[in-house]
Amino acid sequence: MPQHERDARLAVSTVIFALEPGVTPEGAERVASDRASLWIPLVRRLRDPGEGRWALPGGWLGAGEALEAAAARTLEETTGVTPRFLEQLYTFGAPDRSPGERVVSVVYWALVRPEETTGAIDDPNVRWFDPDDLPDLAFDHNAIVDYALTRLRSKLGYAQIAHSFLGPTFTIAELREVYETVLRVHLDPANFRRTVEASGALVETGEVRTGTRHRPPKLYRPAEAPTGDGMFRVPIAPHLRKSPS
Amino acid sequence: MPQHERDARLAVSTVIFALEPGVTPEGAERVASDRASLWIPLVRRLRDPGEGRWALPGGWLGAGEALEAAAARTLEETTGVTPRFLEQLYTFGAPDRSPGERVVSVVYWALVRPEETTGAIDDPNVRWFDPDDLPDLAFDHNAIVDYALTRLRSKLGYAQIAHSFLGPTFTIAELREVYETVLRVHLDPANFRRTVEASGALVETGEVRTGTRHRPPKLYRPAEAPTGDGMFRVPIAPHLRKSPS
DNA sequence: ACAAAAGTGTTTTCCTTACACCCATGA
DNA sequence: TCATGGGTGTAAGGAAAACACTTTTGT
Repeated sequence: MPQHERDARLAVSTVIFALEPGVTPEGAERVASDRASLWIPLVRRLRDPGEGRWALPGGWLGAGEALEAAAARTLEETTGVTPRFLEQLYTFGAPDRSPGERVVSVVYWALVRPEETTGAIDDPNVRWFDPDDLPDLAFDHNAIVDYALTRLRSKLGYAQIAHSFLGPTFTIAELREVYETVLRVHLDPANFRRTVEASGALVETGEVRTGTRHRPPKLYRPAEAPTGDGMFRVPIAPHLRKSPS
Repeated sequence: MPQHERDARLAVSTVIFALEPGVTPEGAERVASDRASLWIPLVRRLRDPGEGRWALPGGWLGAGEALEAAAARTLEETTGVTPRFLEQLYTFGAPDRSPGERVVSVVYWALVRPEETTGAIDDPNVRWFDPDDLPDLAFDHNAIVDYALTRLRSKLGYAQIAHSFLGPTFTIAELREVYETVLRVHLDPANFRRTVEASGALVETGEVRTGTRHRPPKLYRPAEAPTGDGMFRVPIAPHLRKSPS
């Protein structure tokens, strides 16, 4: 039986996903495009292991602090982001994942909408990256982002989380754009509308969005999730059962 | 910003699921039935917090020990069980979940077949329970088992894990019994066969099981999982998309 | 021969998909 | 009035469910 004097130190990190609607965030690595795209903010490490490398925002677990609270706190401190969706992703604890001291990281993932990211955006030590095209990150953070991305794309198919990328009300076309951007697929607008309407995930607000140069689309808001909190499979958009190309 | 001198101690626990084919295990709480049923082994706490209560098998994380290795080790030490399926479930870290010292538990879940449980079965401090009918367990372990049970029932629907309850080769009826027992549903044998055959999850061995008092059924073995390791949704048994009654 | 479960065939029903078409607004 | 995306209608294709039926063994 192995000894267990001083097991490991507990850290909390978060993978933040944001959707920029056709604009490239400030300080980004890629050139701008007119299509919406997924971005994640990373922070530059200023200290000891992996100094100068980009890493997930995070920090040490405070004494008496809940795990999710620690994720929310370190998130706010390092990036200024306040997520509307924050969920535990996985706990990474390979013995050699951090040089020197042993660190076990409870990793969370978050979905935010662009308005929530107005905080430390112009901090030179915070930069937004395309999650499908990352540099070499500190520790095992490349693998963590890959895993989070897989989970995001998978969970989008059976849980009502897409609206976390959007404001309190949104059009069905905006919701569809979330799916199309994250999953990198094209969805039939007519069928998407019917599927999502039939799912009961949306409620009509009775208002419409004006200012477009075409017919004003209806505005919806997410329905309160009655049964379970994302643990049962409730197909939302069957379209994406096709493997992401 | 909260302080973080001595954050928390790291423990690893495991929820073990076993399927008893129509027999009640030794030292069980319920009376025997002729139907197969789900069982989980719990250990009696001999020390300080929650002494005398039943709890999940587990222990402290060893220095330099991988998380999954710690789960496998503590499992073997406390119950003698060697699982063929072992996967991280969730990390529980509410500040008050353990009286006295703060403990963060990385919880794993395991699927075993009955033959693998021959170990410490007759230890009076190890007892098998019906996961749907548990006594008051130590710490937050009731909630943990509930969560694991939900995950088991959910994951059975989209990942090839059911065969972990069975031996290296098995009949389609045996596989169906796994689904029926865990999900508490009845499945049409004809349709189940076709669905599972079409999924590519099974490979014919060419042999049959003899000794039954009817037509000898073909034996199958699980196909090697080529794409992904359970992270993408691959519908195996559409039947169970119905909510478990 | 009979019981019992394995395994196959076939019809019905429902959901997904594809795509034609109409609607409402700004320019 | 035209371009554009919002929104509706509908028929074709395919998969799941229900269930009748045939096969193969042990007793």
